[in-house]
Amino acid sequence: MVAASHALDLNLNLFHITDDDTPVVDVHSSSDEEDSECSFAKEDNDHMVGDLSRISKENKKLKERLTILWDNYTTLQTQVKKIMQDKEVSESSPKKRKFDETVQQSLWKRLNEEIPKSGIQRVYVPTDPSDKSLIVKDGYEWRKYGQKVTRDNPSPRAYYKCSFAPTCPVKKKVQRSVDDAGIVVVTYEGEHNHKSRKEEVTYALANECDISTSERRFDSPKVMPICDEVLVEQMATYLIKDSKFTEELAAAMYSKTLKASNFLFKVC
DNA sequence: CGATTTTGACCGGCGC
DNA sequence: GCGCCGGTCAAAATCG
Repeated sequence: MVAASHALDLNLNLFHITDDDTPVVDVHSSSDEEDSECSFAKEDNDHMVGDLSRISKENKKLKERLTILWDNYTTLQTQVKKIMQDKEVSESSPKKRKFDETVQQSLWKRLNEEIPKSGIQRVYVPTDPSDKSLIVKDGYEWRKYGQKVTRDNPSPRAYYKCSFAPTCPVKKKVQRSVDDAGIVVVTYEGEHNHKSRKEEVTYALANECDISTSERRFDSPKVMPICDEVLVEQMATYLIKDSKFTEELAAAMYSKTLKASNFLFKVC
């Protein structure tokens, strides 16, 4: 989540912004002769300060929304774990099991599904239905070793091995959902005995940068479970697809960059 | 030229 | 034993 919150951080550090979100801009004091010439620049600077302040507030709001989203996710995950435990207990009662399966079916369709003991994890990833490539980015490197059309599904199933194989025993199967062409079902088998590239990058960044503990949402940045990585990818995909979000993001970045370049030009 | 993907052949489990 | 089916292999093709 550290990476995600950083990705949304619109603060490009073009100016130093204080804790109370008041931008500190080093404006040179001007003489009387320069007043008429610089009145326009000064007015422009005032505008810029206002805009920066507004952008900082928007940035803060986005961070808050992301935090709320993450909290909701963790709560939901806890509830799902509890449901799984209840389900295991209820397996002694066939009637109750039938009921639970019906109730949970829709929930499990859209959530990561882990089959205990077997080390098999199923992940549903929303993708563009027109995109025929069965490529799912999950932070690991995969080597495709086969593709098959199965009986129950007209779309082909792709077979991948972790590139660390034979050191790493993990395999994955990728196939478009038979119910929803916009969903790709990824089935992981086994556990990685190494870090993903993302984990390595996060680990390296955590060692290099002095990230404050208040900003760090995890106890340790070294370990991010695969389902969390996929969730972050999904959240990013969801936000990118939100035209309002991307428009606002682009506008904010454009405005900020333009103002900064104007300011630097005038100062120089 | 090495790494990766494609694709038909092959293998083993399972049901009849 | 036979056929079906999912999974894997490996040679050829493709890519960077």
